[in-house]
Amino acid sequence: MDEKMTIGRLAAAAKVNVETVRFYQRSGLIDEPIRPHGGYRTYSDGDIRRIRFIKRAQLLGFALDEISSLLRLEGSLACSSTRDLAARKRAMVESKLTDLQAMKIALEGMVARCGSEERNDGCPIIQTLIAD
Amino acid sequence: MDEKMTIGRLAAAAKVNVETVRFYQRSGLIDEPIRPHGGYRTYSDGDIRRIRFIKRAQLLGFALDEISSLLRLEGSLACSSTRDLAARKRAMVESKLTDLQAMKIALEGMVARCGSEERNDGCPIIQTLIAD
DNA sequence: ATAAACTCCGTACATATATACGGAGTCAAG
DNA sequence: CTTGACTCCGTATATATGTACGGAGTTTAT
Repeated sequence: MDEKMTIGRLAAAAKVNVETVRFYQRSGLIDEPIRPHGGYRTYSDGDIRRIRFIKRAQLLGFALDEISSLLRLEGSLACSSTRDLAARKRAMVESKLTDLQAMKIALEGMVARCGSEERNDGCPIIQTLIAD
Repeated sequence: MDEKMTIGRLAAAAKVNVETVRFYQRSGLIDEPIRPHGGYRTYSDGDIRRIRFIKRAQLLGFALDEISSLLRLEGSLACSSTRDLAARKRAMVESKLTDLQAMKIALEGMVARCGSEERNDGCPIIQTLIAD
C-alpha cells in the first residue's frame, strides 16, 4: 500500500475538487509533493488523511489558518509555544461546547413543544442565546 | 424602557457596524423598521437582542440563511414543517457536539503530553479526526 | 501512434459575510 | 440658522474559501 496517485485520484479519494487540492497546496495546508513524471504531482495515502482532517476540522468551525496551526502542532510536541496553541484551541472548543449544549437543549425543548399543542410564549432559542 | 434609537445607537449597543445593520436589513434578518422622521430608521430594544442572537448563532457555526430560518421558527410553533426544521438543526448541533467532544479530548491529551516529556508518536488530533 | 483523459499554470469568477465610500439630506446644539 | 454629527442610498471593496476556464503539455489505452 501507500499507493502513489495523481491529483485527480487524490481529489476523488478525499472527495474534494482538484482545484481545491491545488488551492490547499498554494495555501500551505498540504506539502508541495514531488513531481517525478512530466511535472505531475504525486501523492500518497497520507495526503488523503490530511485533506480529510482539514475537512473535519472545518466542520468544527476551524478556519483554514487555524487548521494550518493545528497541523503544525504535529511533530513538535513538548514545546511550550505549541502547547499554548493547543490549550487555546481547547478553550475555544470548550466554549463552543457550552454554547452548543445550550442550543441543543433549546432546540429539544422547541421540538417537544412543537410536537404538543402547547402554547408558544416566546422562542426558547432566543431566550437561551440572549442570556450572555 | 423599550427605548427608540437610530441605527448608530443600535449598532453601538449591539457592538456591530452600522453597515452590518443595513446589511442584515437587506438580507431580511431584521425587520425593516419604521421611519418616522426624515426617513431615518427607528429601532427598539428587541432589535439589539435580535442582533445579539444572530452573532451568537454565528459563533455556533450557523450561517446567516440558517439563522434566518431559526428566527422564522419563532412565533410559528405547533407547525410540523417548522418542527422538522428545528429537529434538523438539533441533529446538526448534536453531530457538532460529538465532533467537538472528540476534539476536546484530543486537545486535552495533546496539552497533557506536551506538558510532560512524553514521546510523540503521532498527533492524536489527527488520529481522532481521521476516524470517521 | 493516435485519441481520450488527465494535468499543468495563471488568472478570473463565485459566494458568504461584511465594510467602506461619497455626495446629499436631516437633526440637534449653540 | 449655522455647523457638526448623523443618516440616507447605491455601489464598490475586502476576506475567506473555494471553482472554473483555456490553451498547452503528458500519459494511457487501444
